[in-house]
Amino acid sequence: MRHKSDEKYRKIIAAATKIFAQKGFFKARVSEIAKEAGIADGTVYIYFKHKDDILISLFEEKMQEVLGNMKEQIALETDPLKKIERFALVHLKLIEDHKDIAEIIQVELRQSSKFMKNYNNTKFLEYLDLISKIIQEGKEKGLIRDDIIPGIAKRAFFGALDEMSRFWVLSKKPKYDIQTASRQITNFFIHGIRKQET
Amino acid sequence: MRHKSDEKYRKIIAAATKIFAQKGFFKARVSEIAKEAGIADGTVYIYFKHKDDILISLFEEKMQEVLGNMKEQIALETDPLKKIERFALVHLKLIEDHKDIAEIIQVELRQSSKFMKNYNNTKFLEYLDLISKIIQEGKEKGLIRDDIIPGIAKRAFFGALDEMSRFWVLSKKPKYDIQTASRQITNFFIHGIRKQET
DNA sequence: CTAATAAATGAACGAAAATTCATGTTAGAA
DNA sequence: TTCTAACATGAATTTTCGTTCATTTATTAG
Repeated sequence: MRHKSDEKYRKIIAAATKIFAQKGFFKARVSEIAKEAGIADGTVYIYFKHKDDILISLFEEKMQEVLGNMKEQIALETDPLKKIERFALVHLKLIEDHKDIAEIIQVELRQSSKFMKNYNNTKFLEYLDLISKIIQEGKEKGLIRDDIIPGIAKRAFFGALDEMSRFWVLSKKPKYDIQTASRQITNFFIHGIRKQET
Repeated sequence: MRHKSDEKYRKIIAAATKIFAQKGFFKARVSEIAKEAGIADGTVYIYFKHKDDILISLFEEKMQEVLGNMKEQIALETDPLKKIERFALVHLKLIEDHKDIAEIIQVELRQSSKFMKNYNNTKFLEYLDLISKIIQEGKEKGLIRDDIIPGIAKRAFFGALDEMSRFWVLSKKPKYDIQTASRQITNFFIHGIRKQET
């Protein structure tokens, strides 16, 4: 490429993130995204095949980032129970720092199955599997009860965090801070799955 | 009303439930709903002001039903911990028996804030509060730890159940049955919040 | 049976957006 | 400097529905 720099591509993704978060995919207008990105409507179609393509790319990019970040953070801990604790904290922190990403993940995660029949959300599944791997590890080390099913536990844990963030995304003045929420959720999740009770 | 029977209204709601669940609100066509209901396009507008109105009415009706049913079921138990257990079971059973309702709640719950600025989802909040009331009751009876915050716990618990049902709604061949999922989730939730550990 | 009213119809309308494309602009090669 | 391919533009085109409304059909009262 001579130009067709990454720059415009990035700008469009950034603009779309903002607009999608603000109005949701269907109510977002391509022209509005273009305007936000400071380019002409037609330019969008040089970088993306169609509107859907913007969302898919955006989602892919963000999840990549989130996933990579989470992996790094988890690797800092050795104790599986500590890893779980950190997962919660990092996840909720992400939500707090990037409400726009959170909103898109929240909504689009639920919709993707409907408007993109054959979009297999690999990245998200990988994210979820970080949790089940930790649980598996904990079981092997004898820290987590044998009867805990990782496939269910990962969903329960993620679901708890996700519902909490939905609440944040929707309310302007969050009632609870991350630390508190994160601690509570981790706390009863860990109490619920671990072997020895205090 | 002379005629303008409830019948057509019901038919439209039923049709919309099916179509919305299938394609999501935005991709659903009014003409398609009409066709599914076996009536003319225009007839829809005799019973509903506009497309949004169909969704809101539908949501309201379904939540009413779900809420009423849940209240009844919970009332059958006296022990707060048992109530929690039953909540999980009833909720997941509902999802299993009415996938279409589940799909609509799943998606629309997340979207409502975006496409209906001033639609206060009272019914849903009431549903959530059933959980926090149980937790409160448990705390008063000394069954649940004092440091548990009902406002967070209710979301964590609901989130866990909700994420589990999302999984069901999306996958054709559920890996786990309700009983198992319900038991697991309840189990580590209860372990996580109660006072005396076994 | 007839009129009067209500309900239902579906073709047609029009507004809203997604996408296209003829034209203009730019950046680098020669 | 000139040439040209890649890029960018945004007005025009096309498509896609939600919604309307003139007309037809059904219902009930007198």
